[in-house]
Amino acid sequence: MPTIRDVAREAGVSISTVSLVLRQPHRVSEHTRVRVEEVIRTLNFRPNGTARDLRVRKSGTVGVFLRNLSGPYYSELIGGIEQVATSLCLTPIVCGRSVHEEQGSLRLLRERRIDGAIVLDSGITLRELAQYAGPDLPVVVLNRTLPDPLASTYMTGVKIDDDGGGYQAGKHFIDQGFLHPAVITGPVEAEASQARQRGFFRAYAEHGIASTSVLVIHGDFTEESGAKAMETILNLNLAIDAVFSANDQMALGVLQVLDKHKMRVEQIAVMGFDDISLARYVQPALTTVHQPMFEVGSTAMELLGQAMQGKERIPPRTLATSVVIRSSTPKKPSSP
Amino acid sequence: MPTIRDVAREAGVSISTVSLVLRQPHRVSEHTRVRVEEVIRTLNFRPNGTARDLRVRKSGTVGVFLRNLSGPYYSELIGGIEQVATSLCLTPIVCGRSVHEEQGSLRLLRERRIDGAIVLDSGITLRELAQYAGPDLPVVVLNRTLPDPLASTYMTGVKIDDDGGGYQAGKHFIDQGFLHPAVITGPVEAEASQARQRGFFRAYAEHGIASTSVLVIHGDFTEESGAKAMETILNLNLAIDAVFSANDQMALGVLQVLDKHKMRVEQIAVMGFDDISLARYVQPALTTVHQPMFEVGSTAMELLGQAMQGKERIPPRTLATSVVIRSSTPKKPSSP
DNA sequence: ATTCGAAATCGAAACGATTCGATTCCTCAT
DNA sequence: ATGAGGAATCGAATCGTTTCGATTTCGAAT
Repeated sequence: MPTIRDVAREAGVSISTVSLVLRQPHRVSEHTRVRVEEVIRTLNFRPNGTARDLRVRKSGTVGVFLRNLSGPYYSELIGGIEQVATSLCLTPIVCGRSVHEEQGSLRLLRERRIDGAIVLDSGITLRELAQYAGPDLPVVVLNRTLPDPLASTYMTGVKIDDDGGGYQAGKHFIDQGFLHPAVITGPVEAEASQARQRGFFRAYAEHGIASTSVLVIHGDFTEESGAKAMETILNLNLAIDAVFSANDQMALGVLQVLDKHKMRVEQIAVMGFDDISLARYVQPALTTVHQPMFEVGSTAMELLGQAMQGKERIPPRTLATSVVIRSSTPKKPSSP
Repeated sequence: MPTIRDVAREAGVSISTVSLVLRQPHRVSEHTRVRVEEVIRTLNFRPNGTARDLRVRKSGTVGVFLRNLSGPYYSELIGGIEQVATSLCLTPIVCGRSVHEEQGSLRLLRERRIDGAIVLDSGITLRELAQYAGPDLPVVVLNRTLPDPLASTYMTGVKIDDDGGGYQAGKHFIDQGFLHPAVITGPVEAEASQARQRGFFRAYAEHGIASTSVLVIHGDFTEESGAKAMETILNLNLAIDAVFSANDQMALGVLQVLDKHKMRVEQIAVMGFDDISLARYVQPALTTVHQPMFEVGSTAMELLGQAMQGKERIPPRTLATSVVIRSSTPKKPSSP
């Protein structure tokens, strides 16, 4: 593979001239420029990006770290990131999380092969991120609450308003006339689902219904766990008229169990959270709380861009959710 | 940000010793090793990956180039790639395609910031790829037919057997008793859908039914185009009993139109191609030809790994598909 | 003590670009 | 012809590692 040196020799000019042709063509005379360009073409020379990165101390690349690439709404998120990144002349690269911590993709972050990072992976501790973040490598954390001391100079966050979303869900239930809900929440350690649940209860509290009278079951965000939770609920034989699930996948499990027991959403309504693409397609279509993932992505990239320009202590952002009403929460005939 | 030089000075050893501590700890005495490690920790020194890449002439990174990250089956593909990559101590990074050709993610490929590439994007010409591929940067192309001269020394491919899949689809239709099919195919320039259609017709030809008697309509792979094609077909008022769509998304459009016209798959059966995750969820669940995307990914990564070890002229692979029978192709009551 | 060999450490040369400041080359006005 | 001044080109330092070969150190064997 030819180097800039080969080009220089072949064209009978110095290395610096070749570099100038590449980066600041106006600074070199027409004559030598075409000559050098010709040699570049015949040798099929392409500058070595790594060498350039080393010299100029940046790569024009930002890393997007996801827990796994298979998440249902990542494509939207990435779309938002890409749109802004393009306008900033930055190339986003997406990394999943490989098992080996040492040899994993975090290497790119640790060894500063990238100029910035957007992290959506609850498996990476904020402490670790804070260690990697710096003036030349700011980090934006997604969907997590940054404790104030850790909202460090070079780190900020974007998240959706989980509590508000839960509140909207509760409101919607109440509007539709469901006064005896049950809740399927996520694992205890998942702060997002806790917040969703909290907001949900707040809506009911405002309506004079205490959270103590509402059944809560923990799932683990999977479809199966949602189904299992629903079976449990049905077995208890309580007089409930609706189920709020802390995410859509569990809600899908709920719908399946309902179907299996020949029950309809007119008896027990179902609502999810996230608005994954499937939600629109299942039968009955799932009412859910929409997460504006595209906007999360674009906002994150905007903040990252600012940080890369040198801005420090950027305050975290919280984005509003909205309820998407479909057919799984039909209005209850008003009681007489 | 401290460099290896700072560490050396602080620890009172030479640069080379620090490097040894990092890369070949056994080569340095216990005493200085702990000393150096201590300094590394207190300074929070992390070696600069870019410098290392430049020196050792590789990055331990392979690029995965996708048309857009939102494709329905990419997560499986990437899963397969990641699994093998991990076992090879390689980090896959996923790149979408940004609009600016020059400043886009292909930069990583062109400027050799990666050690290998897997490309699934029909928008990149084979000619261009062939230009970038080389002994230090082999390329595996997905889902494309490599013309023999271009199946270059450093380039190979993995694809699924589109023709075979089409044939399986045709076979299945015939088995179920559908002797009057219509076909919705992709754009003329999409070789994959052409092959699918060809295989489909081959099955019917073997059964004595000529392709000339079968209606073919072109779509553009989108749901809407599938719906539109189906409307057209219905308007023609032909005596058809099944529709084969060259991909699942168009088939979903077909199902919607069927539903809209209060028609059932018992009247006109529907079959897709790809087995996107939605296929299982729609009502009625879509019979389709399954693409083993995980296997495509793992195979691609295996071939890439071999190429990176120096193996040349690796023959392309073709992977078999299989029919997933769901409810959109119910068996026809046998005619008397 | 001396010597030998292995172990530990070090110096310096890469890797392939960019860029600053210096030098050379022109052109034109005097 | 000469000098000034700008344009074009060049040399050399630098980015932060790795690694080869050379040198030093050290303990054990003589």
